[in-house]
Amino acid sequence: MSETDATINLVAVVITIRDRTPHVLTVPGPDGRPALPSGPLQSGHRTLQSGLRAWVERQTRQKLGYVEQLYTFGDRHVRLENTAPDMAHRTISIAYLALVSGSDEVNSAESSWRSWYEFFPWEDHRGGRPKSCDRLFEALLDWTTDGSAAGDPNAKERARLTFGVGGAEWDEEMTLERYEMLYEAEKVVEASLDRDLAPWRAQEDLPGLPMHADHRRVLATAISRLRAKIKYRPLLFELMPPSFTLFQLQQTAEAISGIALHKQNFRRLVAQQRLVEETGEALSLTGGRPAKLVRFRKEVMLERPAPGVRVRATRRGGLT
Amino acid sequence: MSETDATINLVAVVITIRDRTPHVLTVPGPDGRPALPSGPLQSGHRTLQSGLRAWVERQTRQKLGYVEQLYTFGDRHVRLENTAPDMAHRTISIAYLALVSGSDEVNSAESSWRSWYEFFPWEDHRGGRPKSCDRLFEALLDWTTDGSAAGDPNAKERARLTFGVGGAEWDEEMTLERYEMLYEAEKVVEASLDRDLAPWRAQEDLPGLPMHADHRRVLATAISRLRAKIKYRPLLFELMPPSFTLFQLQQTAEAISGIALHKQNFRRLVAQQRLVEETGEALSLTGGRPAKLVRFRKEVMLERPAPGVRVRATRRGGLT
DNA sequence: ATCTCAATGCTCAGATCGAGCAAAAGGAGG
DNA sequence: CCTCCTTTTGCTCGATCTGAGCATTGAGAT
Repeated sequence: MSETDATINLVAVVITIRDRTPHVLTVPGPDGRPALPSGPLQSGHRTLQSGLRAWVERQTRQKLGYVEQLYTFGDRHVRLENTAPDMAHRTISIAYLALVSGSDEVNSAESSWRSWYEFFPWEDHRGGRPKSCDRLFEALLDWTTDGSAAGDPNAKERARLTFGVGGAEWDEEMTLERYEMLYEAEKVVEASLDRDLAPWRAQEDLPGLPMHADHRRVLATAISRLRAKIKYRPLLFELMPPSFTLFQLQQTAEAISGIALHKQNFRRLVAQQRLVEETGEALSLTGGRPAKLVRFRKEVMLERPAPGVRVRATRRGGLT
Repeated sequence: MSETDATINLVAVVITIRDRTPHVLTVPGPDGRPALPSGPLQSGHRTLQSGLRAWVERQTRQKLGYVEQLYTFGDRHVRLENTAPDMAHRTISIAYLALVSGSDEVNSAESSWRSWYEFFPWEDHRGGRPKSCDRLFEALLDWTTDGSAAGDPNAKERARLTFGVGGAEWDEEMTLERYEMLYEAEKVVEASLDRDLAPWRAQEDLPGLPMHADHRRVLATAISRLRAKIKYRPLLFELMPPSFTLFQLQQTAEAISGIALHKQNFRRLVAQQRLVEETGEALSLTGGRPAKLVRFRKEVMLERPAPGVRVRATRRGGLT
């Protein structure tokens, strides 16, 4: 029972928008599963953030723009049971969220951008609630009666609330809670892996690609944070090119939130918050009336304490 | 430039309510300034949280209830400039926020509860904007013209926004931003200490007690988080006894937020959110009509996705 | 019985929000 | 040049929420 030093592992969730879909930067993990860029803190790193930037650039050649700290994970999930506790070497992972807009460039063999909905198909409700979401919820209900949660009388209620079933509304911000509940119920591949130490069985018909170690949990943390934060901070603009149309902005908001938005209300929102200003140019790509190009009004940061896009899902699937 | 291990320091911001004022648990720091309970992660600690709980209990005999992670601080602020960078030993501090309700018990010579407004007098706006707030803002304005921020044309605007002066509204959640701006402007004692390595000069007529190392920044982080989070999570009840009156709940909300609330609207809020239920008893202490006792309705956690007390300041000082 | 004080109940106007109708402005096809 | 199609943009309406203040209730004190 003595003081021990630990290795600091810096982990990056780097997000960009491609094809109206959020993508996360991944590298090949040691076991074949995709991993997040990461590396240990080194003595040459001036700060935690600069260490993170160095690792991401080295592993993916991607330069980072906006960066914020997400969460620090202990090594609770690393199983070293046959090691004497005093001998166990500790690793602490500090996870960061980064946003980049000009991602279209490189995509080496080493690293690749992947839609975050590959890992969380049940989180994409833009075209209505996906089937995988209902299937997962059903599996979860079985677990609340037969599984390890059979003793908990509230388990069923909690599942309904987190998945927005039966009266409860879908809350897009609860990505992390949903993942953790699925993990507990062993409805994600990583859970059985961590328990059994068994080799990765890709089948299981469980939806969503697994990731290396606890990286899918880290990604879920990032999604939750991002979905919550765009509502009161102008983070969306970190993902946009210098000038864009309001509809492109809306599509970015929808991509991140995973829900469909009401077009007219969306523009009313950004208009009355004065988040953008017109560039004077217009863009006619879509075969309809040309859209005015706008850019982010940086001055809002000096005017409103909490500028953001307070998205709310449309009742109907956002068809109009 | 090689991988280096680091010492993990666990820091606790433990909050309770006493005398309608938030108090933070402190221990004497090495330099006489109050410090937050803290200690290094040890090999016997199963998780980060359990390590934290162990240290707080050992140093203050206070058992912790609700605990959540706040932020992880690098050692950027530790000055080791005459040390070769490769030799510098790193310390990473992981800060936690903890809430306790039954604090009235122990208060050894070692540790003591202190009002958090001793450290942040300018943050208490319950009785109107305090003079120290205006004084600080004036000092900040000087800095934006004469000081190191003279080059930044937005510095004045940012100061106005963060301190709620001139059109801008006071945003009680911006405690951390305010502290960081004051630190940058060297309007808090710690800033000059960190720069000059000079002994602590208690005078300076700068408002607010300094704390050990960067602990006042950590406390500011906790206040910001808490003030934001009570609006969408039922954290207030972690600070309340099992049964209480609505007015006591309001006073707790006011103590945390540092703003006065409109009484009737406050009860409408908690009523229509169904956050509490009546116990059947009543309490007549105040010389007026006896107040009904209520308790937290734990079931709300299973009904609403984000139950909380969305406080907003009254225009007038909350006199009625 | 009356007074005082705090708890509780209620109303009202303004702001915000979800939803949908309708006009405007280009391109494509005749 | 006119018409149709498509998407942008403007606007309205009702429901809900919010800030603020007035009024009533219920207990102890005078």
